[in-house]
Amino acid sequence: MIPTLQIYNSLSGKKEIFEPIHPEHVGMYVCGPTVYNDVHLGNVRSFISFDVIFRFLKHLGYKVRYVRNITDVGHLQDGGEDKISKRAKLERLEPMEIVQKYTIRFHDMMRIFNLLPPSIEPHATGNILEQIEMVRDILNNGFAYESEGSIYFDIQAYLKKHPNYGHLSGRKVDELLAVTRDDLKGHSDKKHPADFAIWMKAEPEHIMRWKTEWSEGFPGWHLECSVMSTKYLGDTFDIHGGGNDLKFPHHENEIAQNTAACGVAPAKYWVHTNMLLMNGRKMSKSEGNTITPEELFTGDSAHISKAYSPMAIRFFMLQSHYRSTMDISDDALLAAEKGYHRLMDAIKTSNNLMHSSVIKSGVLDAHLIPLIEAPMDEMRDDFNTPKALAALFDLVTKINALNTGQLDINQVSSPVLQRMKETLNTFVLGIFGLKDDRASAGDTSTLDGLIQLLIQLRAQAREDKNWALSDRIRDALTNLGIQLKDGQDGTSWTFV
RNA sequence: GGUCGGUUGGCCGAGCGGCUAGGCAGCGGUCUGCAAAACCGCGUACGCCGGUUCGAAUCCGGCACCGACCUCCA
Repeated sequence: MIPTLQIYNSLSGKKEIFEPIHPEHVGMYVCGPTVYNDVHLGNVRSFISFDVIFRFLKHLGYKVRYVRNITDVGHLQDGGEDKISKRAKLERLEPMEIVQKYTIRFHDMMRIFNLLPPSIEPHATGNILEQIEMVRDILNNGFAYESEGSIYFDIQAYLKKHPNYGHLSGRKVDELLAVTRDDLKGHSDKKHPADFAIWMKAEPEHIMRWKTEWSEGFPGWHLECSVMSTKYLGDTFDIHGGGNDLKFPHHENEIAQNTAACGVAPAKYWVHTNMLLMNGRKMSKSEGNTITPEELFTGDSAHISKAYSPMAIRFFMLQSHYRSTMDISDDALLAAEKGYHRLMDAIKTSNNLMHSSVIKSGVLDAHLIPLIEAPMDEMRDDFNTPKALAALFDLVTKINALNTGQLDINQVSSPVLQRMKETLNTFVLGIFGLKDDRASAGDTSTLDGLIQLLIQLRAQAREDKNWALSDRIRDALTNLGIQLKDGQDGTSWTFV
């Protein structure tokens, strides 16, 4: 029996009990990157949020098919130019070289932040035939028209049958028209300003083009997600995700396209992540208020005082809820980094906690069991990572107290001790996808041997009250980023 | 301009009618050769003005500021 889960559905504007279309299976589609440039840090936050959702759904016992696309054609910008074509000209490369370059860099970044790969990662250019089919379906059903070789979605025709267009983004078409009215100039071949292209006739110089009965051209951006989601997940599937800036027009138009083509809306639950700010303001290249993942890793930016590891950044992001805006700053990262280290140290500590013999019951059990169950309950409430994290830190305090003997480990039963360890490991490593990245350089076992030797030499010096030597060893190690911790039963060490 | 969301202590960030969020920083203590770590304890909050309520950070109204979307964006 899979535990219940509540998900905030953008479609209804409230939390709903999650009921998958096919019991024990979940189909999830998330809009992936347009590979014309490096991933934006805000993009990373969004993908991390969905990575945690993916991991948690699997942890609950669902069989999850997670589809995240690569947009490698059709994403237009102001003036109707294809982003990838434009970048190709700029870098003097073929469009597909641009696609390859930035797809690889995107994958590298996902790996660095320890994201699981999606189950399927389709490319828009790999699904052109299906997109052409969907254009035909929409045309045949009377919700699109041809104009000068391009095919436009006919909002007015659609509205007559489906007056709920705009529901997801809370928009009324009348309002849309008021704004888009003066935007007519660039697209005089449209019947109506709110109409959008599902097939674009290619300009002669446009290299990415496919032959159809209407023109040589390429598919519209909204169309590819409509096609790839339903091709791999079925006409209706469970969860559709993306950044909340995609609600309109992208997701709204996806719903319209799928409904126009096959009569049903694609997704049951729509999940939208919120934006990442920096120093309280939106990240903006033009205002110099921006930072890239690479700059965070190297510390090479005026906005930060030092380098931060990918896992410290991932931890930082999990401290806020995915539906809230999050403000990144040096102070906030500094604090997050320390909290992250404390958490990782506690995992190591917990794994070393042992009973000398099996203990059947303990007086601390009743106090500890609610702490063990809390992270699960918080995650089941719309993936509340900050509250789950807070619950895990309650557990960390207990683990540390047991370790130093301030709480008596013999007052905890063996099964409860085991559950404490499992909870910490499962949530931090398995669901939050964190790992200890401090020991990444070199062979840890050799290093540990060396440090143990120094610890022994220092212990001898301390016994001889040779404080000068013992402090020299400790300070030298500190300078190398290795911290010694003198406890009651000997000295241990961690990376700082 | 229109639509929607936000404003929580030194910083980040949960909570969203009565119940300690958490992390980091600060203060006091225990431990220690000293320090660090760890543990225990402490403090400083809910943008402003009204209203509803026995009770409001949480609900309602107004104002101010910030942000998102409306155009490419996660």
